Amino acid sequence: MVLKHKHDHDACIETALEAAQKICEERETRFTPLRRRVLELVWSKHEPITAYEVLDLLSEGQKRVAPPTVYRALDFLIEEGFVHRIESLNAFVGCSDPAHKHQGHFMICTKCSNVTEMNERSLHDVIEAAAKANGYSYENSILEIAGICENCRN
Amino acid sequence: MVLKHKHDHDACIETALEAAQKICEERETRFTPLRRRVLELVWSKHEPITAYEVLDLLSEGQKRVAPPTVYRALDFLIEEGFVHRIESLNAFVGCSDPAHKHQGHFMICTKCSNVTEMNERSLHDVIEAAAKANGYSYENSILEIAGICENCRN
DNA sequence: GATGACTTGATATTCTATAACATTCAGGGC
DNA sequence: GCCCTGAATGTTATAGAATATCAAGTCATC
Ligand SMILES: [Zn+2]
Ligand SMILES: [Zn+2]
Ligand SMILES: [Zn+2]
Ligand SMILES: [Zn+2]
Repeated sequence: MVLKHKHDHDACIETALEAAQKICEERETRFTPLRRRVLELVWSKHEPITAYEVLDLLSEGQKRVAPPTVYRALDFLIEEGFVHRIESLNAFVGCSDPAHKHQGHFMICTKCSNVTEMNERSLHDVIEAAAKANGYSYENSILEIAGICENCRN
Repeated sequence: MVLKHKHDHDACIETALEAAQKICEERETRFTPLRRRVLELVWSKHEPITAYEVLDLLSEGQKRVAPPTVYRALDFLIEEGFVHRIESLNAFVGCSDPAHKHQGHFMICTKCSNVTEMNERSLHDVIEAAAKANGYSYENSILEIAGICENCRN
C-alpha cells in the first residue's frame, strides 16, 4: 500500500484508539475490548477494510468468531462516529475526525485504494442546498468520488 | 407508492423503451428482448428495484431465470446509460436522461422511497473541483442524498 | 454450412449481512 | 453477599447480493 504521507502508523492507530476511548468516557458508552479491537483492526490499514477481513483478523489465534460479532461492533463504531462505511466498496474505514459526528465524504484512489476523507463545510453546504432546491428536506448524504491520488499519478 | 406528479406511467415506460431502442440503433448495440424486458421491469416502479425483484418479475409465468441472466442485462443497461445503480440501496433505477451518458446523482425519499435524479452541471462541477482540491484526478462520483420529498412532508 | 463473436442458459459458489435465541457480564438495589 | 435488569457477546441458521465457470443457442459473415 502506498501511503499519502509516510508516517508512524502504529502511533496513528494509537491516537485513534485513545480518542475513541476518551469520547466514550464522555458519552458514557462502553468501549469494550471487542469494540476496541475491531476499531484497531479497521485502522490497521489506511485502506478500507471489509467486515469479513476484520472477521478473519479477529479470528487469528482463537476460535473463529461469527459475523454478527463483527457487524455489531462495526455498528457501534459507526454509531459513535469512529468508523465510516464506504457504500461503493462494502467496506469500512476509520474516521479522521471522530470528535465531531458527521457524515463522511470520500475520495477513493482507484489505483492504490487509499481513501481521503473530506470534511469540507462548503461541499456539505452545496449538497444540502441541492437537496432543498429539489424539494427535499436534508437528512444525510453519501459522496464517494473515484479518482487517482497524487502519489499514484507520479 | 406516491408519485411526485401523477402521470400516465405506462406512457412513461414506453417512452424510456423507445429512447433506449433508438440509442441502441445509433450505437449498433443489441437491444435484445431480454434486455428490453429487464429495462421495462426496472421502469415498472419509479422506486429503485433490486436485482432479485427484477428476477422474480422476470420469472413470472415461466421457468425461473438465474441471477446471471438479470445481472448481465443490468450490466448492459448500466453500460449504455439506461439504468443507474443506487449504491446505498443495492438497487437500480431507470435514467431520466439516457441520451447523454453520465453519472447519476440522486435524492432518495426515506418515507416513500421515490428517487429524483439530479443532473445539475453546477453540482457536478463542485464535486470535480473538490476532487482536484484534494489532489485527486476525477473519474466518477456517487452522490446519494437521503431526505424527505415535498409530497411526504405535506 | 462452417467460423467466430456475442448472448443466454445452467450450476455452483462466494461474498455480504441479518434473524433469532442463548449465554455471559456489569452495575444497582436489597 | 444475592437477585434483578439491561447490555453485550456467543451461537446457529438463514437471507440477500453478486460472480465464476462452462454449456448451449443465435446471428452475421465468409
Ligand atoms: Zn469522518
Ligand atoms: Zn493512489
Ligand atoms: Zn441518469
Ligand atoms: Zn416521499
